[in-house]
Amino acid sequence: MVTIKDVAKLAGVSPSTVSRALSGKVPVDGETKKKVMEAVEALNYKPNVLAKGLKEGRTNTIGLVLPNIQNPIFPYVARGVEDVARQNGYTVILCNTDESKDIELDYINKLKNRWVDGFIFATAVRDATHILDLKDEGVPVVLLVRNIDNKVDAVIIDNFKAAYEGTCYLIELGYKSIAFINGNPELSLYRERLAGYKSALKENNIPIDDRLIVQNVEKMEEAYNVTSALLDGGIMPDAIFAASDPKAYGAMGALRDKNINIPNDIALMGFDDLDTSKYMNPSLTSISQPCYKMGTAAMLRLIELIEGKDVKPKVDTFDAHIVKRDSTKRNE
Amino acid sequence: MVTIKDVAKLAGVSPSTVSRALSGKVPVDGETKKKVMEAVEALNYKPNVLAKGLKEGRTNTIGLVLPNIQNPIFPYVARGVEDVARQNGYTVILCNTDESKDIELDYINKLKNRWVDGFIFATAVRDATHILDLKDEGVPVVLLVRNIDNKVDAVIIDNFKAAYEGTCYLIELGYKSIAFINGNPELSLYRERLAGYKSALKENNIPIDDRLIVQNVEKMEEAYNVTSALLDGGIMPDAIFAASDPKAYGAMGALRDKNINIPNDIALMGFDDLDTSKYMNPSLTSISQPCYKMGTAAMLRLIELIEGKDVKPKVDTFDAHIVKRDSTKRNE
DNA sequence: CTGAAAGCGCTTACAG
DNA sequence: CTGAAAGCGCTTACAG
Repeated sequence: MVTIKDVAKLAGVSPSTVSRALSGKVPVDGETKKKVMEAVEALNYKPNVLAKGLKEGRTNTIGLVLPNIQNPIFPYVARGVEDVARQNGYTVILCNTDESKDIELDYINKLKNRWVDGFIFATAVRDATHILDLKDEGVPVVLLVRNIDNKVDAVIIDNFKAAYEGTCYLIELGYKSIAFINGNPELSLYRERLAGYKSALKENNIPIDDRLIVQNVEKMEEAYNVTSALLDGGIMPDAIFAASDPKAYGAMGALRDKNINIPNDIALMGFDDLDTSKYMNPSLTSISQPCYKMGTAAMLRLIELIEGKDVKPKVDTFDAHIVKRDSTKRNE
Repeated sequence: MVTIKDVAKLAGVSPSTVSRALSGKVPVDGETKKKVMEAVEALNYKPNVLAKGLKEGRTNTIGLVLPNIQNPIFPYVARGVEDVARQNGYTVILCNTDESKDIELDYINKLKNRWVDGFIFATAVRDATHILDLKDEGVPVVLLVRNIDNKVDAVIIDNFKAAYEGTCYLIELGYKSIAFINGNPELSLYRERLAGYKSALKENNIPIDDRLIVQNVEKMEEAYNVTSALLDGGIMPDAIFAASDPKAYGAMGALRDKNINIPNDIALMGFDDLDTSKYMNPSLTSISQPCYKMGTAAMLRLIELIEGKDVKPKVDTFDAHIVKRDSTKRNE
């Protein structure tokens, strides 16, 4: 491997000078700089990032901790993070934790020591003391998609508002018996979506029927099963609001297999607006969450924190909006 | 930050001994070891990975280079890679390149120098000299999903065979005019799928109609558009074989909007068997590719290469199989 | 503007 | 089995 010493020798200067010429942080004679650059070019010298990191105490690397990249919103989030990272000379370490605090702690312990300049967490569950501890130790941390409280920087949407507006939209269309298929209530985002749904019903004087609310549904298959079970139990809502698009897809499958027409028999609305939703049959009404954008915002914020700018925590709330499609269309 | 010196001081031994006690590679007195471990515990010491890496010339980190994590097969691939990586003490750097050779080279240059012990590439296009060069320099490299030739280790499926069998299945069902929506022919996997399709037609004495073959379709929206255009052009196949599930989804949208019934008017088959395909309306017949499994295999192989075991290149070919669903069902 | 020296935190031959 | 020393490849005060 070619080192700074090799460059120095070829350029006829000291390693210190090579380092300075390359960093640009310190004045170097024009002629000297030129010789150095030529030597760098000739030898195809790339500085050893480990040595640099060891000396400087930073690595230009961040840890992106998320539950599971297979959950379809996370690729978008991850891509946003990575694009901004790359543009700013950062590198991203991908950490899937399956919501396991142990795996999360493993990663934190592994990456904390000089490995990583900061963390983005999209994993915050209720018991997030380890994340708060990390922040207290002075490690730059940004939360993404999932919030804890307002003591840590976060990039999120207003889940309450989005679900509230979604529910109001269904009510405006004339749907009155609206089922709600929710995710894990340990996650504040799902608690908030449920609260938004309930609030919209209340405001429109529609009684809340607990039999219409199913919690803790994560995978498509579970959504398929709970939807089937709901209908088998003799409960026939006129609309279903699924708290994520994959849950809506599962519900769609169940309705398909029971020959229940969407939207004529039961309308369906999702949450996420995944790419596929537009091409479903019927096309799925959903609430669009700017995942990619949020990923970029989180990374930009993390860079600010790493650079010590504006360290007072702030929560950046993005807008979600309803994308109206055929799965909620009212027959005229 | 607590260093090996702090531990040494507390345990009353030299840093060398702490290092030895921790590595386990060298005999250390039982009593001494115990003292060291207690000090490590008490101080919550974690070795600095940069210093270790600088000294040892390895980092237990690998680069996973893929076109775009938003392409739905890659989250599964990435998860497979990461799971095996974590189980073996490795860490994964995520690199999205959008098929750009420049970005790929950027990443290679950045990660090559001591940063990373090896690479997994799922990006190989025709002009992959930079990957071959990397391998020639002695850097451990495994190709995933996309192959170049047999000079580099690879984990793939037999795309020719899979597409051949898929096409035969459609022919057996009685479909005779089968359109083929293909991806970028720069990628060998798409060339092979097309060849498999053609070969099946030939063997069954069905003439190849170039008007039924659309190349270079990547996104769902493009698939939607080319399918619409095909039908608008007055061409009415009785089946469509899409070379990936997202392309099938786009086609499904187009058929939906033209009120063409699947499978009665036109049957549809995809390739990938994404989670969502089962829940489409109608459920989508597809060819299942074991993406997660392939990711794990690639990482296991890369670890072998890093450890210098069995360095003779080998190509590991996984089985793909048809998942039969309603989108190709023949009316009885 | 430039060089020699120290040091980042480890590991590992070298002695003993 | 254990310690002192050297060195991995950089950067940056310290002198000049």
